[in-house]
Amino acid sequence: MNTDLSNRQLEIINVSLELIAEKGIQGLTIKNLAKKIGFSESAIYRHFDNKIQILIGVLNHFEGISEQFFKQEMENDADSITKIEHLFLLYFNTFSMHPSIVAVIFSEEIFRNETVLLEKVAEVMKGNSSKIIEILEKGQRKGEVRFDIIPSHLAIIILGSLRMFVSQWHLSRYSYDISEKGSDFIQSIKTLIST
Amino acid sequence: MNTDLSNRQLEIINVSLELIAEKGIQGLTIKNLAKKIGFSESAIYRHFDNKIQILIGVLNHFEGISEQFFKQEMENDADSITKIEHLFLLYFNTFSMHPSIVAVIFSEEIFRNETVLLEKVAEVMKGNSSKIIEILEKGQRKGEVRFDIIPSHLAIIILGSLRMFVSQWHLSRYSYDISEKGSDFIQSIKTLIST
DNA sequence: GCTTTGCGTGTGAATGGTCACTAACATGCT
DNA sequence: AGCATGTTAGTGACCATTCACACGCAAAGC
Repeated sequence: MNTDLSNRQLEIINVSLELIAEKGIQGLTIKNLAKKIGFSESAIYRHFDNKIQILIGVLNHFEGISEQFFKQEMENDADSITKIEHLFLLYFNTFSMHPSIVAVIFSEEIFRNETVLLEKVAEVMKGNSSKIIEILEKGQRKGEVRFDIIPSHLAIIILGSLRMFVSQWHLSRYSYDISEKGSDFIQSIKTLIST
Repeated sequence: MNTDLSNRQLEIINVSLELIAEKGIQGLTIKNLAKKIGFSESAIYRHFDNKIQILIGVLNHFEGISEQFFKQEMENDADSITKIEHLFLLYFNTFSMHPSIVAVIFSEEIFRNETVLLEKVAEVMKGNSSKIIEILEKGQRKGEVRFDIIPSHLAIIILGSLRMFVSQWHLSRYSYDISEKGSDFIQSIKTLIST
């Protein structure tokens, strides 16, 4: 796909992330971008064909974080339950440090008429989902994860719970520390999926 | 709150729902609204102060559906697990018949800088959540719902799973019948929360 | 009973704002 | 000489909202 980004491209993506964190997806405009970089607006177009390509860059960035996590996590020999716990911890940390990611990954509605972006989001979600399923299947084989619910359903439940937890945090206007309150919640999830 | 809407106001809200269903929240513009009703744009402003009031109307509409459901469901004497099942069924039906609702209720990100709307969404979510908690608590007392996870966590898990399930359906571009595929999923949720 | 007044509801045209994007031109490095 | 990268000044599209004006109906005044 689109590998090797130039420094300028990376800068644009980083500033995009900052902008989204500050003002939400709607705040990501070429004008704001240019202002924040200290650029003219037209200069952006020397580095990206259009705004959609920038958003794809942002999504690739998030995809990268996920992939790196799963790669690292699949290799170690922690049990499945612990891996899922790590996943929650990673997301809580990532989200509280880069709230922009929440905005991008959870806003299918905004991308509604941008097929390319919708597909990219779907792809990222599917990637995450299949990795989780893999972890769960292995966990079932080792007798750590309950057998009576198929992994694909468990994955929906896990991802959905995670997202809802973050959503509530968002709706509360970030009024509490998500990592702290999250650790209780993780215990419940563990109880739920364990044998 | 804002009770008694005029016929015209109701018409505007209904057409808004249709528009959102067709083109997403972004498709809900005064221009489209006026065109679809057969109105001039300025006529809209005879019935609503501004666009935000229309969206609040839409959210109230959804709130009404939920309230009505819970009212009816709390009164009958089905067990808690069945009530939760009914909730899923209701949502699957509502969503497949009025996809607009999904768009509105799940798009906190779009309302990001509209405090009033964010609060309204938060309110609706909180209402649903507390009703579910109520059902679960009763279920625990009657020994139908597992005791080892607190109801507030179970509610997050239930609402989150529901939402994620719908999200995936959305991302798949409504490529399957959500009610049909949903009934399997409901079984898993029941297994998960039962004693 | 007729006129007048005013209100509810509609209209077309315009306003000022934002948006993504482009064209023509400039500069400096290789 | 040519390419990468920047600039200024637009373009046209769309947006929510407002303004001055028009029509018809219903109550109030005579």
